[in-house]
Amino acid sequence: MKSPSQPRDRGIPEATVARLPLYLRALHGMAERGIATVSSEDLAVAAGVNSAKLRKDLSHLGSYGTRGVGYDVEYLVYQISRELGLTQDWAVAIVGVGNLGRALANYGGFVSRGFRVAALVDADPEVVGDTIAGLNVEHIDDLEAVIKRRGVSIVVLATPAAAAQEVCDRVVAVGVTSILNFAPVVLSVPESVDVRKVDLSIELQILAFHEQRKAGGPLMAVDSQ
Amino acid sequence: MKSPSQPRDRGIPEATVARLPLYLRALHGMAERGIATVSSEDLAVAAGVNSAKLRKDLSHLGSYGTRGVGYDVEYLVYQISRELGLTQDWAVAIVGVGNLGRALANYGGFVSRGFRVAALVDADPEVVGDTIAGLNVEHIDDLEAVIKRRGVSIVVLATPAAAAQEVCDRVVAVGVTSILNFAPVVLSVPESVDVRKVDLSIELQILAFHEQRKAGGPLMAVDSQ
DNA sequence: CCGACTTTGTGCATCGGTTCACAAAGGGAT
DNA sequence: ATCCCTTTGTGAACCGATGCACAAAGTCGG
Ligand SMILES: NC(=O)c1ccc[n+]([C@@H]2O[C@H](COP(=O)([O-])OP(=O)(O)OC[C@H]3O[C@@H](n4cnc5c(N)ncnc54)[C@H](O)[C@@H]3O)[C@@H](O)[C@H]2O)c1
Ligand SMILES: NC(=O)c1ccc[n+]([C@@H]2O[C@H](COP(=O)([O-])OP(=O)(O)OC[C@H]3O[C@@H](n4cnc5c(N)ncnc54)[C@H](O)[C@@H]3O)[C@@H](O)[C@H]2O)c1
Repeated sequence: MKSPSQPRDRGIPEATVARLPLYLRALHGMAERGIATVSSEDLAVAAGVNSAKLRKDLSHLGSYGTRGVGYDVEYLVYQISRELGLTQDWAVAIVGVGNLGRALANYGGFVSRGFRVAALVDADPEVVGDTIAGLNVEHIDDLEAVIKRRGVSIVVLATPAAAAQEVCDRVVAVGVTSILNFAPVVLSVPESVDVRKVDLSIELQILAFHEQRKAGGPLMAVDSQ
Repeated sequence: MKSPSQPRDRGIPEATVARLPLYLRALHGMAERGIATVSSEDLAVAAGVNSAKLRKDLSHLGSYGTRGVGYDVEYLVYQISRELGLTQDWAVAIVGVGNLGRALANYGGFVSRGFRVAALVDADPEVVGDTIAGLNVEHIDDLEAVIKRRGVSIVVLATPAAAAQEVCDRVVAVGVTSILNFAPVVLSVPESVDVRKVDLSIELQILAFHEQRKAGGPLMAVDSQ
């Protein structure tokens, strides 16, 4: 038995990283349905991408397929999970337990992929001390202590926009380097910190742009002027 | 007075469209603070992008700046808003009024940008009939009627994954061509329909990938092998 | 009215990502 | 053991996006 190909390149393209979770989701579904082996073509359809792209993406992790056959589902799940760092558990803290923070805290979909909501933090005395999704809401004054105590490495920011930068600065100061930001502000962080943002309002605006094009289309009269 | 430059090109790059809302947000902040004029450099910093990129983006809309001075804040707000189709009101329906749907319904940030939550729809008899954020939750059986009656043109999907494709098919069948999907599934739609997806789990997985790299870093021992 | 200064708008080189298309690899049938 | 069929892995062309760097345009002080 020859040695299986090593993870070939430590530099995986960002676009590929963003798609790996998609493949993983599709593969999990297949594993559940008892599918043992899958071709790049079938997996690509399930994940909603082009099959050449899928193969190139996977080739960045190593050579895990068998020509003429396809990919072993279980094995590929493992390889992608390992690459994404999902073989370990990640402790996540949610700061800002309002409408959105609550929804996130109650969401079961995170746990299933190796993420554990380990702490909820808020500034409002009305909210602090409440139990949400089995967790005690802690006070923002204890932010640093909570993060250290619970081993939090990823922080989700769901505070109002005005508070986001300050909270961000504080978590960065205690060593957090991964932040998921829901507040509609541009966070300023050191280069070493990763911030991903989710802005629903922006998504809607992009949809509106295209919707307008479709409606107004090739030759709609202008409204004014 | 010479005629102002026309919107130069009807084909605006997708990457540019995705950034226009960012500029708009920054500009609104400036307008509120009474700033009348802004340079590409300052606006770029506020929006978190490179100033050359900003100028190129804006140049796709037309030539709205003044050399040596910058851009008129109010005027630029108007031009970007018009380009994005925010001068009109968009009626949005939220289907699936659970944890997430409720958070979205209660969120004030949409209305402020020309989006109006015009309908809430759910399948659960416990939820149907409730009033959330001043809106009556309607039954999924009436989905088509509600969409037509309220003039909904954008649908937000916040149902469980299993129900998303079916709801999607139904709204597409009544003519909706813009969908914002929160369910972790790849929706299958005709080419003419725009689907944007928000998947928090994917965002966390991307963060985890980078976090692992930082931690494991240049030379961490492998766990197995 | 002029000249120095500021800032835009864009040509161009570059880069990362996508897609095509095919040689090489492997499995299974005979 | 050989051949045929399927499917991977990837070289290379292509495409859109980025960012540099600067000429053109316009302002403002004198
Ligand atoms: N709810 C949505 O659907 C939605 C959609 C898009 C964006 N957002 C953004 O997400 C963020 C949260 O939205 P929301 O609707 O949950 O708002 P919310 O007002 O319901 O909740 C905000 C919570 O943050 C807490 N908070 C305020 N200052 C804090 C601080 N300094 N430290 C810790 N906690 C603090 C408040 O006590 C409150 O519980 C906002 O920035 C909002 O713009 C929300
Ligand atoms: N809550 C989160 O933070 C979060 C995060 C990421 C993704 N998501 C995704 O968003 C979706 C909603 O999440 P949630 O936490 O609000 O779930 P939820 O179970 O709280 O809410 C789902 C709602 O959809 C309704 N529903 C079910 N079938 C329906 C149908 N056929 N038509 C109309 N309504 C129907 C249910 O009655 C329920 O009210 C899920 O797909 C979930 O995976 C949620």
